[in-house]
Amino acid sequence: MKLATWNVNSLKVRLPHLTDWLAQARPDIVCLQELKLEDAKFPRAELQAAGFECAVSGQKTYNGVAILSAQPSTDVRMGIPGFQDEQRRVVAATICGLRVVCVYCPNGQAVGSEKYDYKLRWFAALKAYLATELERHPALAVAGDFNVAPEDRDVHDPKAWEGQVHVSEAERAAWRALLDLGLKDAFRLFAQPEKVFSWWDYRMVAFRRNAGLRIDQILVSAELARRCTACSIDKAPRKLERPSDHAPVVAEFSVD
DNA sequence: ATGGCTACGATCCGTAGA
Repeated sequence: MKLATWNVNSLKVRLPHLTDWLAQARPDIVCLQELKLEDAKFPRAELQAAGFECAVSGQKTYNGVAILSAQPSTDVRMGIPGFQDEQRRVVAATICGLRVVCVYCPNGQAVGSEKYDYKLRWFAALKAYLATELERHPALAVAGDFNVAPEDRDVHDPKAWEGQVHVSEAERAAWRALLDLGLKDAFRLFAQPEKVFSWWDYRMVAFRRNAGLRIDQILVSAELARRCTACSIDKAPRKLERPSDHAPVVAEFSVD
């Protein structure tokens, strides 16, 4: 069973990349972020033709998340219960006994800004939500764009980034607080090469220089960690014409 | 020393992303 997450940065623009990638990578479940389109404009027919059903929480221009699944999904829930938010950043669904929470965590803009405070409040609310989800669902995956590079090895130039948004201590603590629930970063369950990232700035030929951050992750419960057999980042779509600035992260699980 | 791309929506620039 293959689970992926990909911030597509506009589903309208990236739909051809997505459908090509689905055909090549053949994932069973895909969490998407930054759809940047409302539900009415979601390309349901095209994705259905590609073999996927879709749980969608869309928004015009900004945010927007979806879970694509080859098998039917149940218990679809949008947002974080009890956390009032206009921004469509969370959708959850159960597929083949696996509870999947797709997240597009706030960017935070700059340390100390209003958006940064929102980011930290949002993470606290997410943690409380995931605690309740874990009680109900031992097989839980939280996949998405967390907008946090958890450690210095997840940053191409830690000195240049020191104290900046995405790597600040408060953000990293908020991210680690999710692990305190018993979740594991699937990528770090395995030996990995150095300097593997999931996002590269469009500017400054950052991708060619591999000047990136690893801010997209798949967090898994203890039960799923036991079943996890691989986790990697697929750079191929980032090399295409008009790419998303993020690459897909893929985790594989044995079915037992 | 500061912007460097890209996407979007409303215009032909501003906002946001990270």
